[in-house]
This record gives sequence, structure tokens and C-alpha cells, in this order.
Amino acid sequence: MSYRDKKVITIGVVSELTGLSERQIRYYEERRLIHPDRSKGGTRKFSFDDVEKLVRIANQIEDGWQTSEIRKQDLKETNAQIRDKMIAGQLNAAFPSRKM
Amino acid sequence: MSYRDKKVITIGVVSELTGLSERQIRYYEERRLIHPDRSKGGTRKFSFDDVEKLVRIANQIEDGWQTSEIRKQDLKETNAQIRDKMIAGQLNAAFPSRKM
DNA sequence: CGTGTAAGGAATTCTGACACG
DNA sequence: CGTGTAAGGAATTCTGACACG
Repeated sequence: MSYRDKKVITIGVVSELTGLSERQIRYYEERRLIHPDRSKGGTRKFSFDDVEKLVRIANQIEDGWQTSEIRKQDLKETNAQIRDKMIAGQLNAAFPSRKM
Repeated sequence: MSYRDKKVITIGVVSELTGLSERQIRYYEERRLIHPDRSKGGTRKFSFDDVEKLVRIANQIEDGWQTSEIRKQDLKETNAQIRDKMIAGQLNAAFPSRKM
């Protein structure tokens, strides 16, 4: 939807934007911390959101976290967000005029 | 500054996003309707702003406008914006507390 | 004028592997 | 575990030119 989520940036540019090596970026994808799209030919396409996430990942790695731990933490946060959205949705269904 | 202005998208992706051929995109650059950045190696890097502008350009071409005319119109609009900003700046300098 | 195309070369990216630790 | 690197190949992009009109 937003420009933030459009997967349009190649790995070389992501490397420049984040300061990470292409090797690091590919590895974080392998560990499923990010999920770039692919072109027909197979080249990775990242979003600005991915770029931001990569910077956070890099910081966590520097702080001594392992990719498996970062992934678990990411999952927790994602689930928390989904849960909150569902609750908000049910509230809105029960009280249609309510504004949060 | 904004994601809108970051020159990070390669011509292939721009082609997909706009539906224009790479030939068309390069030609519009040659006619100075857009100004992509270049990587060290020389590959073009576009912004989302460029993508939007390309769509507008394509529409104008379809409407029978020539690139030279589109460029003149663009210049006019840019100058108008600069003029408005200067006026606003001078007003703010003269009346520091004023809010527009 | 605006666009398609074939041509040849260069820049970019990809994967799988070996290395270190 | 996280990252560097050399290797070979494939995908992507570049320019200048010819063509059509």
C-alpha cells in the first residue's frame, strides 16, 4: 500500500542504505528475519520497511542477540499486534459508533 | 528526506510500476523531464516521486503534448513553487509570529 | 518526435561452498 | 553462529545506432 511496504529496492542499494554487507542481508533472510520479494529472474526486492528492520536487526546482533532469538521476539510482537487488532475489531463490531 | 524522494529504484522496477518501457523512461530522462541518480557503475536510480512524475508524463504524451512542452510547463510550476516559498519566507521574516 | 529493437559490453546479483571460530 | 571471500553463471542495465514516420 504505502511506499514503505513496496518491495522495489535491490540488495546493493539496501547495503548502502544500511551499511550492512550483502552477505549479512542474505543471511538474515535465510534466518527468516526479513522476507524480500523476488523478480522473475530471482533478484531480491526490498521495501523501506525491510531497510528499517535490517537496521534494528543489526543493532540487536551487536547487542549479542542471536538470529533465532530475534526471530522469536519478532513473532511475539507480530502476534501481539494481530491480537490487538482482533480485539479492536470485535469491539468495533459490538459497539459500532465507538471511536478509539 | 522522505521515502518519496529517495533515489533507490532501478529502471526495471520503474518500468513495472509505470507500465512504461525502459526505452521510454530513458528518453524522458534524455529530454530532462526526470533526473534519476546514478550508481558508481552507472545504473539509474529513481525515486517514488520520479515514478509518479513518469505516470503524469505518460498521460500528457498520450494527450498529444511534446516533451519540450511538458518540460516548459514543469519549469513554470517549479518556478511558481519557488516564488511562493520565497514570498512565504519573506512574510515569516517580516512577521515572525504569523502562521499560515 | 517518440519508440522499438538488436548488439556488445559492463555492472549487478545469485547460489553453493570453504574458511574461521 | 555470523560473516568474509573466490567462483562461475545468470539477470539486469548501459550506450550508440538504425529504423520508422
